[in-house]
Amino acid sequence: MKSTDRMDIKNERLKFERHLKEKGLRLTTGRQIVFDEVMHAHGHFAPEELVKQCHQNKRRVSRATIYRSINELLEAGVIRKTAFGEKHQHFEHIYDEKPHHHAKCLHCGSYIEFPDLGEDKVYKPYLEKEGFQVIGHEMHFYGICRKCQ
Amino acid sequence: MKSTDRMDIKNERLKFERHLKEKGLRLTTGRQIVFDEVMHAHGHFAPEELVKQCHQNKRRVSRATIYRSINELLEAGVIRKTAFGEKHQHFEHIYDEKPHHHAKCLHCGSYIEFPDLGEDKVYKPYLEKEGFQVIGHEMHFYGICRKCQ
DNA sequence: CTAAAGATGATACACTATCTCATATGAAGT
DNA sequence: ACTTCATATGAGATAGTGTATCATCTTTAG
Ligand SMILES: [Zn+2]
Ligand SMILES: [Zn+2]
Ligand SMILES: [Zn+2]
Ligand SMILES: [Zn+2]
Repeated sequence: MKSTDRMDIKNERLKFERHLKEKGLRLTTGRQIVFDEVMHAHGHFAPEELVKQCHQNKRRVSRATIYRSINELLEAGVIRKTAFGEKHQHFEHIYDEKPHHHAKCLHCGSYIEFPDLGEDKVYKPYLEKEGFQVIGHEMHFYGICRKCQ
Repeated sequence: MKSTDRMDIKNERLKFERHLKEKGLRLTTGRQIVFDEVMHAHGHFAPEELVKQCHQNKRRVSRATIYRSINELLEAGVIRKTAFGEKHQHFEHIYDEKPHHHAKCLHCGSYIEFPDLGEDKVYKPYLEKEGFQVIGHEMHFYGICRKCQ
């Protein structure tokens, strides 16, 4: 882990604490565990994957708390939700990520990421003319990955 | 309904029949009902909505058959799946639609559609350089709609 | 120390989608 | 028309994800 990562995580932690304070919530052991496990998740994760990860790492925290904390992290802007067209939600932490999108292999289910090239610039004026106030966007490509050709 | 719509639907029907034939499946009453209801669904629909719609219209077809037929329609290219970041799947028929994307209001949950401006042209070369063969893409904006401002 | 607010975990619940399997249906051959 | 057999269907079971409930525990404030 690079030292910049440690700084980034610290920064995310502050964001989380600020959010909790604003809502009058406490930074409890359970929430710390979830924060920690989320920060160390590799790439995207589904809530149930995080439940397993916590269990494997012998972190004593319940499923309910994990789900609840994930939602707090989302509200705090520490993670973001990504819709992959599947039946469950996906999240990823934001701290060491550049704005990017995802391309999914329809064969093996893997993802590759690629940078955001700012296409929202083109669409924003159109949507705003329609009276729609844009907060964000995501783009999903799908196809066949290199390995599966 | 415009006459062009009728032609479009007929065309979709042929596509469906061709697909079934290729898979050695029959165009049964159940599949006809689902095809029909899907064609007359207004905009996007979730499978469970279609189940309700069929029930309201007194079409005697089971939930299982509806789900199964939806998947056949998907494979036949008559409908497409769209991930709206929700917990269930969404579909929409293709026949009278121009390529478009969706913007979701985070407040009331409604959608507006807007035309595809061809941003995939910019991304395809990048992804193909990575060895990823692009089949398609979708883009989701989210924000606040005119009514909810 | 006490009271109030908040947090947790176990469990129940709701919902979506799929699977199973017994029965029904349709196409083809005799 | 009768038989055969692959396919289709419906009812209900099952699996998976996420939320709601509520009794119990913990923290904070006074
Ligand atoms: Zn692949
Ligand atoms: Zn990503
Ligand atoms: Zn709205
Ligand atoms: Zn649409």
